This record gives sequence, structure tokens and C-alpha cells, in this order.
Amino acid sequence: MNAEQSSGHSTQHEPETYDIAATERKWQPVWEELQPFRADDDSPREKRYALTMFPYPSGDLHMGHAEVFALHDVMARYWWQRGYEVLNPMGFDSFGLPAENAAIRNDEHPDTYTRANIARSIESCRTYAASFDWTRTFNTSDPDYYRWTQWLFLKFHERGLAYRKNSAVNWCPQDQTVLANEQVVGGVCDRCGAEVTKKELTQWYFKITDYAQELLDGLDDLAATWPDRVVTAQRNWIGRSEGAHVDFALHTVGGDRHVTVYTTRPDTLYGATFMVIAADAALAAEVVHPDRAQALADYLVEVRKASDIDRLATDRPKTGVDLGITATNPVTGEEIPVWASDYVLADYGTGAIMAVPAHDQRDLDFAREMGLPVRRVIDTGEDDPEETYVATTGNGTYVRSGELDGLTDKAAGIRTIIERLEAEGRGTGAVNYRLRDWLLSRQRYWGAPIPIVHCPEHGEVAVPEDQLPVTLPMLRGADLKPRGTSPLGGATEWVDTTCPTCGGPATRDTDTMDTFVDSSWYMFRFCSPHDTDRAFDPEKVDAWMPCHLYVGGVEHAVLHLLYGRFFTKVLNDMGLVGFREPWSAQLNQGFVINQGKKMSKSLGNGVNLGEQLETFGVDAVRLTLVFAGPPEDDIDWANMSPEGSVRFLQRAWRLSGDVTSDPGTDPASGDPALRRTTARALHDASALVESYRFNVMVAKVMELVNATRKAIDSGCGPADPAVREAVEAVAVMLSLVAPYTAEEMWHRLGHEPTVARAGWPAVDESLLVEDTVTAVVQVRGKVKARLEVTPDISEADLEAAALADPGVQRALDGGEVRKVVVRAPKLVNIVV
RNA sequence: GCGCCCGUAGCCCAACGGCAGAGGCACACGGCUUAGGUCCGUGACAGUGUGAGUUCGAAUCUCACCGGGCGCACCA
Repeated sequence: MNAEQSSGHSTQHEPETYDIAATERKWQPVWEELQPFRADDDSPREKRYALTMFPYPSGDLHMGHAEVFALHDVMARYWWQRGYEVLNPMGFDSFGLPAENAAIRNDEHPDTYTRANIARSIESCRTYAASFDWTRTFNTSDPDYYRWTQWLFLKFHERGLAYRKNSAVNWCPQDQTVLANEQVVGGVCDRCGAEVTKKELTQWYFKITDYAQELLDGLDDLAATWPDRVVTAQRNWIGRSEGAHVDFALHTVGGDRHVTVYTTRPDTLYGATFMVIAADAALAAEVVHPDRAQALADYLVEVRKASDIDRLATDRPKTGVDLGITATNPVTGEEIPVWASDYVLADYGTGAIMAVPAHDQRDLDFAREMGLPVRRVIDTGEDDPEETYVATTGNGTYVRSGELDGLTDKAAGIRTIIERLEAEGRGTGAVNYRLRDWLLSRQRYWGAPIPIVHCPEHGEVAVPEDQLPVTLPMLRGADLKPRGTSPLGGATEWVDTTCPTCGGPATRDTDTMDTFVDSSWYMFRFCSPHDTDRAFDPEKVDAWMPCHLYVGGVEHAVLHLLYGRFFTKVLNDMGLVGFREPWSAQLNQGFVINQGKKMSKSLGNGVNLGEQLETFGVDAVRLTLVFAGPPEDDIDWANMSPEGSVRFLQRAWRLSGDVTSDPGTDPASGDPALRRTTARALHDASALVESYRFNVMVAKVMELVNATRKAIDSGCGPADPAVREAVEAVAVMLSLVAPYTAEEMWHRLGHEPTVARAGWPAVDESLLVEDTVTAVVQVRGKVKARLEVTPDISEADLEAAALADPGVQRALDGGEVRKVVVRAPKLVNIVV
């Protein structure tokens, strides 16, 4: 569809043709003028905060953006129509690697690329008619924003929640920077897919583990309004387990010492026949017998060669070295050998385990490999693991377990052992989490500098708040090339500074923050985006938040969504916000795919959004995406029909030209049947939007359009007030999905812009009550008759009517009626 | 290996335990048209992946299996 074609084909039969391109051009400037979606902090209306994950500014929008913005916009626009004051902001997560890499390639500054892309993105969004409040926009790479990112870092630092430690960290050789655990998926870099290696480095961390239990508990409430998969992913990621810390006496050459292990099965302590220490834990090197030190060192070399991918392979044979020392099993008093292996992780639990080969498959595999003893202490009725090499983990009767012998209850066994250990001072019940602290420093340029100065005298010194922001030095092109250390280190003038405490020479921290830090608090900033005195205005934040709906991709299930929750809890502890969860409800959209596969350059199956918009228009593309199916489902563009969407929009548009009654006509005297259809459509559409069934909502509008067409052509006629009522309802409902068409319809109906703020028509409840209802009569569950009855018919009357029906009588065929189930006024089922 | 979600017409998808079809695409036929479809109308097409069970009644609840998708997975 384009303008030339339509005007060229105007005929006396179709004098009016809907010119999509012209309509888009017509209303855009009008909306710019009206600014119908500017959120007013002081509005007396009830507030709604509709947030969609702000994007990295990649330039033109693509199909994925188009989908999420279309879905999100349905809810934002619906809330406006229902009379809420809606905050629907948009900004850009504009720090990050793509801009930096582009700057290296093009020998420029990342900001140049970033700003150009942001301008294009905003333009695309405006054409797309997303109902964002552009007066609140910001970019996380602007000093006005990252100054507050730095301020928050300092607040965390004050509270001991930002700290530095040395440890083996994830290193992406491609991006030349460290990564948080959350950014490593299956051993590869989440961003670039390169195989992640380990590196021993001193890095900054946020102490998210302090909030592990609360992050977990909060999910119980969110489970009702968040997608299951996100809640599950976060639960898994936090990975709470219950068990015990058990102390073992370790006999080393240098003397005895205690080592604590973490176990979820303290009840199997009698079956612990050896101990394993993580090979890369400092402890292993400390306790190893001198004769075995070389073997351990050799082994470590081997271990470090193995990539995460190798390490994650579950069928990988167990390896390890005997440390040449023994430990005392605290309940049996036995001396058991101590080994080092890479199947024990240094940074989980205590980095050391008690091995119970009979009841843990990993320990059994290791015992088998090394020829270590296996002792069954729970008889589950299955074959002995010692013979089958299959560890038994189920319930059974304790054997060879001292005071536990004869017990059959696992919980009781665990309780008994913990009580004994606690009484003897050899252990205690313990809870452990899989969640690790959040590694936030990055060795790249395009991020917020960490506002810390390192002083030879005073160590880590916070940059005073009044000296924020610590702005990035001007580096460009080759200066930004990754060298394994932060590019900021090369800016010596910037690095060399004075200690805020003593005034002596000192150096700035040269790492920048993970961009996930920027996005962990942006939802607060939107509430007072131009505040120059503070990160956000607590009063405004409490007025708008928590967000009533957060729409975005499920790929952030444990990254952004966990970090943002963590920040919110800390800010609440600091007294800056009045709530502990930032997003009350969440919706994940699916992907737009093509021909069954993810769109990609290599497959050559990409769909260009710009071309689709050019060909079908903004409204039709939006409509297609919303109508395609449930929002969470993937959309295969190859199965979609934007042509059909165009046709429907024209069909709807045409209705607006057929209405002959005047604006403001009282619909009360209108055709009752059409009025009921309209009322029903509005009523159903509300419920459907509120439950995110946007595709079904669109179907309801289509139904109303069809009914109205019929009423005009072969029913009450175009002059009937019910027709105007119906078409106006179509325009308002359509404004959630197809804003241009809806506006044009509204205009043709004789109204002033904008339909987007016209308000949801009030539904006359009496019109929702049907005069008659079709009652179904079943015999043996099969439909045998339909009766038109009043909605308030009594069960007895309905039963009598059903039994009197000739068709039913025939079906009964004289058989004996054993039971009659009546569900007035809809159904009767006769059991013979 | 463990857990979760999903299988309805040629296709995309609807259906408080109660008439399997709301809507759309594609298709066929008719109308309007010099013609076309971006118009109007009509129609055909599934018995709900398979097998059991619960129930007066199952697409819907339960179990098993088949097929597809997702998450977790050496975390002691």
C-alpha cells in the first residue's frame, strides 16, 4: 500500500481510500504538539508506572523492539484510557561494548557513535507511535546520570556492600574483561560467545550474598504476578540448601588444624570415608604433605588448562591427588585420607567436602577411580553401591551409624547428628547458597569509572561526593584497544591524582562498572529524571513505584532482574525508598523469529522492520505483532499476515466514514442488539487487556467491527445512534494497538484529537444481561436440544422444560431417567 | 539425569469442568465491478498428540507414553 496507488485508484465506487502513509504524516506533528503522554507528578489521578526494559541504543529499531514496544504500549495506553496518570518513560542503557568497539574501529569516541544511535532510536520510536514520555529520557552514559551511579557505589561502599577481593575470576579473552557469574552461560561469554577462562585478579564486588535469603523470600510474593520461568530461574540461581558445617581435625606435617566442610547430608557422616579439598583452594596448598606438594602443583597445572566447558561435562572422569595427610571423622574417630580434586569447587561452601561415596554419585565415582573405600550407612533396599557403583540417595534404614541405627526418617537422622555435633562443638546446622557476590569491575573504557582513589598511605579512599562525577578522560580510537588492563590506565594524567584524605600522590581506580550497575537503578531515576541534587526524589519514587508492570525479555531473568531487586533492597535499608521490590508485575515477550528460526545474518532470514513499516504501515505491523498470539509466545513472522492486518484496519476505518449521526448523539435509543455487542466488547476487552491476552482483545474488536458492518449494511442502518456508539468504541479500543488508524477514525467521527486520551467508554451493565439464554440439553453428555430460556429461570422449570422437549423425549426413547444435572440457565444433562 | 511449559482445522490462535470455534490467514464459491481486490457475502475443513483414569459431563483435572520448547545440572 502506498499513496500513489491509492489515489490513482480512487473511483466513484470507493471515493474514500485510506492512505496509511498520509495518515502517519498527518498525526505525528499533532501528537508532538499535544504531548498526550506526559506524566504529571502532581496529577490527582491514580498513578500507574508502565516500564519496559530500556534498550541499548543500536540505532534503528528491529523487530524485537517493535514487538516489545507494541505489547507494552497496549497496557500503557489502556491505563490512560481508564483514567490513570501513566508514567511510561524511555531512556537508553548507553554504556557498553558495542559503542566502544565501534569507536576503536572508526577511530572516534564512543560517545559519537552512541549519540548518533540514540537520535536514530528516538526517531524510530516516535514514528512507531510508542506512547513514551520523552520529557523524561536520559542516557546512562551521560555524566548527569553516571554521577549518581557513582554516588550509589559510594553508598554501597560505606555500608560494606562494595569491596575488593582477590580471586580466580571469569575472564573473557574476546572482550578482554572480567565477567560476573551471571554473564557466563555454559562456560561461554554471554555477550560474545567466547570460551571463558579463569584469571587470578583483585576485583570489586557487590555483596549481593548478604541479601540471598531475602531475594529468595521475595519471590514467594512475586510468584503470583511474575512469569513462572523467571521466578524459577531466580530460585535456582540463588540455590539455597540446608545442611551442616562439620569440623574435621586435620593432621598435617605442621600440626593439627580444623577444617570445616559443608554438607547437606550430615546424617551420612558415618559413611564419610575420605575428604576432598578443592584443588585450587588455598587450603590444599597449605595442608599438603611436603612429599605430595609437587604432585599437587602438577595437578593444578592440568586443572587450570581445563576450560569451564570441559569442567561442566558431567561424564568427565574424576581426577585428583592424594594430599598425603589424614583427617579424623568426628563421629567414627577414624583416620580418613584427604585428597584434592577439581570436582570440589573452591568458592562454594567451604571449599572442602566430606566424601560419602555410598550415597553420593560424585564421591562414588571418585572413590572408584582412586580405589577408596565405600561404606553404605543407609539401607534403601537397593543393591549395595559398593558393587553397583550407583550411589543410593533415597530414604532407608540407617546402618553402621551408631546412634542412628534403625532410624528410617531422614529428617530425624539429620536432626540427630546436628544435635550431637552441636553438643560436642564439632559442627552446626548451616544454610548455604549458590549465589556468589556480584563482580562489578570491568577492564573497559565505556562505563562509569569506579570513584575510588588508591593512596599508598590510606589505601582505598572514596572520592568525596562533591567531587562527583569522576568523568571519563577523553580517549578515542586506538587508545581504547583492550590490552587486558583497563584503557583508563593509559590516561596517566587522569590516573595520577591526590589522596582526598592526605593530599599526597595517589592514583585513581582504573576499572569501570559493569553496565548492569547502570540499569539497576534507572527505574528510580525516571521518577525525577532531571534532579541535579540527588539520584532521585524519594517522594516521587514512592508516589510512582513499585512499577505496576515491567515488560521485557526473559534473557534477563537472573541478571538485570536480580540486580535491580538487590539495589532496591539496599536503597530501602538506606531509607531512600519505601518498598523492597521494584517491579510488582512482569511480562516477558517472546522472540520474533522467521521460518522457524531465530533471525540472523548468517541464516539470511532477517526481517527488516523498516521495510515492513514502509510496506504495511506502523499500525498494521503493530497489530500483527499484538494479534499473533499470547505475548509470551514466539512469533514466526513467516506465518503472519500483515496484509490481513492492513485489510482489517481499512475495514475499521471505513466504518468511521459511514456513520451519519452527529457527535454526542445519545445512544440510548439505538439498536439494542448492536448496543449489547458494543457493551460486551468493551467489557471483555478490559478483562482481556488486564490479563495480558492482547491477541484475544484484538479478536473482540474485530468481532465488533464485523457486527457493526452488518448493522450498517443490512441492519439498523448507518444513522442509528448505536452505530456511532459502536464505531467510537472501536476507535478507542483500537487506539491501544493502531494509534494512527484510531486517531483518523476519531477525527472522521467529528472529534478533536486525541483519541488516545478520549477515555474508555462506560459500559451500561444492563446491556450485559441477555434477554434470553440458550440452554443446552444433553442426554448422556451428548447435546440433544437447545432451549431459549430467560436468564433467571429456576432449576425446576428448566428441568421440566428439558424433559418436555420432543427431541429430548426421542433421545430418551422411553429409557429410565436416573439422574438429571441442572446448571440453570445454561445446561441440563440427563443420565439414563 | 532432574524440573517446568506446550501439542485444538492446511496455518496462526480462542474456548469459568458444560453446544469444540471468538478472531485472523490461506482456500472455494457467489455478489459488486470494464477489470482488479484494499469491497460485500456464503461455504468447506478439526473432535482437541496417544492410551488409561476421575466425573452426570474432560480440550480443560490425574497418571503414563509420544512429540516440541525452556530451565537447571560435579553447588556436596
